[in-house]
Amino acid sequence: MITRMSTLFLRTLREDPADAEVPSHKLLVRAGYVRRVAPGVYSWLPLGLRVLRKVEAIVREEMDAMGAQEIQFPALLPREPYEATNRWTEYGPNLFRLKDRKGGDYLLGPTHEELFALTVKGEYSSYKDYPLWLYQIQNKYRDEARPRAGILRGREFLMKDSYSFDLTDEGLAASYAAHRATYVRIFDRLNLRYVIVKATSGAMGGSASEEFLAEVPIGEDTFVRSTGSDYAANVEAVITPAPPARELAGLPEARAHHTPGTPTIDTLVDFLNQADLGRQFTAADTLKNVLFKVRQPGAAEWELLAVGVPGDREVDPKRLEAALSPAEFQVLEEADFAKNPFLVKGYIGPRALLENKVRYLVDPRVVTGTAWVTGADQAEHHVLDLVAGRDFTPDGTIEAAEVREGDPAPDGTGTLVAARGIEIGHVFQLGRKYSDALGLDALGADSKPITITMGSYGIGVSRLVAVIAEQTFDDSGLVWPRQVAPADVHVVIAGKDDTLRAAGEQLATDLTTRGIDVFLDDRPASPGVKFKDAELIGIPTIIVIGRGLANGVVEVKDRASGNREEIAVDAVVEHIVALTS
RNA sequence: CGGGCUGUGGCGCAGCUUGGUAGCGCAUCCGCUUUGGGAGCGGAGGGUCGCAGGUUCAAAUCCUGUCAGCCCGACCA
Repeated sequence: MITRMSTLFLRTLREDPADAEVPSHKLLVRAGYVRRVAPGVYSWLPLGLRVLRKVEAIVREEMDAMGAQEIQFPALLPREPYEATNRWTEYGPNLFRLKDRKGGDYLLGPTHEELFALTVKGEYSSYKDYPLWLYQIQNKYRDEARPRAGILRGREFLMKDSYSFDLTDEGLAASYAAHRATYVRIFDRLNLRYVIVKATSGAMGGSASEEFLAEVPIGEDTFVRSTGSDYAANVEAVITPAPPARELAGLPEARAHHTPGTPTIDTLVDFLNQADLGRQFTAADTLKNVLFKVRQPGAAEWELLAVGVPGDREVDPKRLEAALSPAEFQVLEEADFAKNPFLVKGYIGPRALLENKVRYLVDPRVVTGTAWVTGADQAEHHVLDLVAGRDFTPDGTIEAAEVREGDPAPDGTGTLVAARGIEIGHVFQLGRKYSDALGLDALGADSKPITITMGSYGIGVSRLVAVIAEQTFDDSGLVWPRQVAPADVHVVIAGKDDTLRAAGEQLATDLTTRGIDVFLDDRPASPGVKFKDAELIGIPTIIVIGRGLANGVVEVKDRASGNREEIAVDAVVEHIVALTS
């Protein structure tokens, strides 16, 4: 097919739009791929739509290849199914809600677990029907508090969501593995740089879950990776390597010290180092005990929880939340301290915690045989050489301390460095949350009902377009990988000469008959304008028909590398066919 | 939800301090020239200056209110 720029619905912009911040947003708008209609809502113009459709096609091919079946639900949904799973309220303000003329409640679907489950329930009732994989590629709606970055985070976006339905946990695990493998194939076909990290389950409920994060500097998720291996994980999922336990024999006795004016770790370390104790201390030698109160879901009462972390680290609220989930937590208020006089603020130690039956969890670095400086449960006093496993035994460990660059990697291969990414896919073992709520079960061979266990798997299709742009653009514009580019080659007629034009038309025709998708710049504009536009638009191969034609050659330029070579006119078609196949 | 910034032709901006005929660049249209890196000259069309109220002889400009957008943070597959 030949796409003529003289008639293409396209207007490129010389300047960046004022409201764009990230590269993909600026370039997709400048190059005429998308236009903003409302905050977080974008139109796809012809060029953008082609890229979107190609990404979509790759996703669809791989989903079909794994044996999933495509269906499509409405985006406009009634309230009832979401009421049954409690998500009408649980989903919160991010749900787009609307009313019909009769006052009936509707919503624009943010995800479709309920509809998939109900539809399967309506059709299937025997164990013989399972397992089953269904998917759709469809617009989703979320009323984001703050849409940003163009199509990277919109309120309307195209998503592939699939769902697996299995009779057994083993079946679910297999479905999950199949989806994960398909996702790897899809993202590899798109040439993306990405990592797979363990994820926390969030609002969806469920257990095993991994996120596919594309590495981009403007990503909104921080993760860590090892300098020595493929290890990568969300900060919430980092497991702290515990040092080996040490022999208790021969360790010095614990001693309480008067440490006036030392309510903080800094003041304590300064004091100790000036106290002539025969050794130097750092914040990492101290054990900081931070108090929280925790409430289990459905419970009315808050319970005290003490978290012990090395004094050089803060408690990371997100890690703590992930570790305690689904329970919720709060930091202790003054009133709580007042109610528990054994908690001496600034000087809390393990002894008082354990004596008063306060649940006490420590950082995994606090292993048997490690000696700590910590609170003596008495104002202005600390204990030195309080040894874990000898002088106190915590109730367990907890992953709550902050993770820092330079920490050893959990797999022992190197140290951790921080990186930023954006979620492009999520695979998720939902379990029976939705099937329980909606009554999705199958009759087993023994005539007893089996509750179906589900998995859900998402890919942000429209987001992928922006992510690919983020990973490939350069100073001149977009640089599409061939498999998603709006065309295979961009033929620039660099001049107004009739012979140039005729040669361009002929070449475009010849390429088309060989199955090459051609973009032909047949506008009467000056060569400079055409070169700039070609680079901005980012089709992977640019053919310039210009002054070389008199010598029987045209220029073939690789958009990504900038390399250009002169090719004889009568050899160009074969050259391009070889390039694109 | 907290903080900051901004609303002026399709896009990017100036003008506002100190009230007095609404301007520039890009884009668009016409004519001529030009054609290997976002061309030149001449001409043209297009804006109730976010909205509402107020002050004033007179408001893009000053005052009050309001709405919207963007950025940072919180939140969020």
